[in-house]
Amino acid sequence: MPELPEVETVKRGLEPAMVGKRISNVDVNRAGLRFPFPENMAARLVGQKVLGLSRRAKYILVRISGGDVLLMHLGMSGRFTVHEPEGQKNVPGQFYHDAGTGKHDHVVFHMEDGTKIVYTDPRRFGIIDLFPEDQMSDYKLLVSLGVEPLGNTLTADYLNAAFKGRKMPLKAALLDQKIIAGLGNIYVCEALFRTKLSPRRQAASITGKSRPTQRLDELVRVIREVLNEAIASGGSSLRDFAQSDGELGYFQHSFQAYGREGEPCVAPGCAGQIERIVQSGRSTFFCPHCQR
DNA sequence: AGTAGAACCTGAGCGC
DNA sequence: TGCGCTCAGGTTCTAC
Repeated sequence: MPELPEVETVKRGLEPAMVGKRISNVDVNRAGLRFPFPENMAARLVGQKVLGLSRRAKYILVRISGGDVLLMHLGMSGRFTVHEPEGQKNVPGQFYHDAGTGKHDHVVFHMEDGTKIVYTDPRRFGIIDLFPEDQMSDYKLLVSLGVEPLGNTLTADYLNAAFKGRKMPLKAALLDQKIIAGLGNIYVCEALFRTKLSPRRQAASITGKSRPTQRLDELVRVIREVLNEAIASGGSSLRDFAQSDGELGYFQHSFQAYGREGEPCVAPGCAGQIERIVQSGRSTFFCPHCQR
């Protein structure tokens, strides 16, 4: 999927198109995505006003009048595009009247001002759900998520406790959404590369007895740094990701390890080469020479 | 307890 | 032009 920086970018792109406006219609073009859509989804949304958008891990949460929350997850290939009526800013190369009619355009939100917000998702691993706001703390998809990597709850002390005694590879521990919620494959690879930590070492190996090790301090700092840099450049844009207005992000040009199998390591003074290995079914890109 | 693998899907890219 | 194979940003479930 789009990872956290992409989701944050999408959220920011959707905000001006949705907040403060009423939903005038919703086209639901199939029965569901990863899960079936909730009963009467369109009926529960039509006529409601969008109060605000937020993000939790890789979920976009839309608070609407009437007390419901619309939850959206982009899966691996989900994308939102915003299409304004003729004469206004629009998606390049696409006519307004065609927006939302594509093969993989599964849900279209029509706002009262004529703006269409189209959810497109070829692989259909995405999620769109609706639940009462007062059930937020029990909601199944959010309840077991770990800390936000950009929030102040991600600290070296927290990771020290979470990783203590864990024999799983560091890569797998960082991808575990129950520990840190929102880190994905790309940014884990990049953070480990920048900290020169091997993705294969045991998670527990960078913990300290009572206080976090210096390497763990550094890792926490770098996780934030990588994510913030990616958000600042509008997220990454691989095959399936576009910003909500169709613009592309630029951070993919900054990957130092991800997708660079066989290329020389860019770490100063390192003569190594980036390798690709598979860990728990996912590709890991790293430099075995300098990442220890 | 931890981990590997499969499952959910489609499309892009490559070698032949 | 096309076939068959591998790969892809995520998450959850089952099986060892």
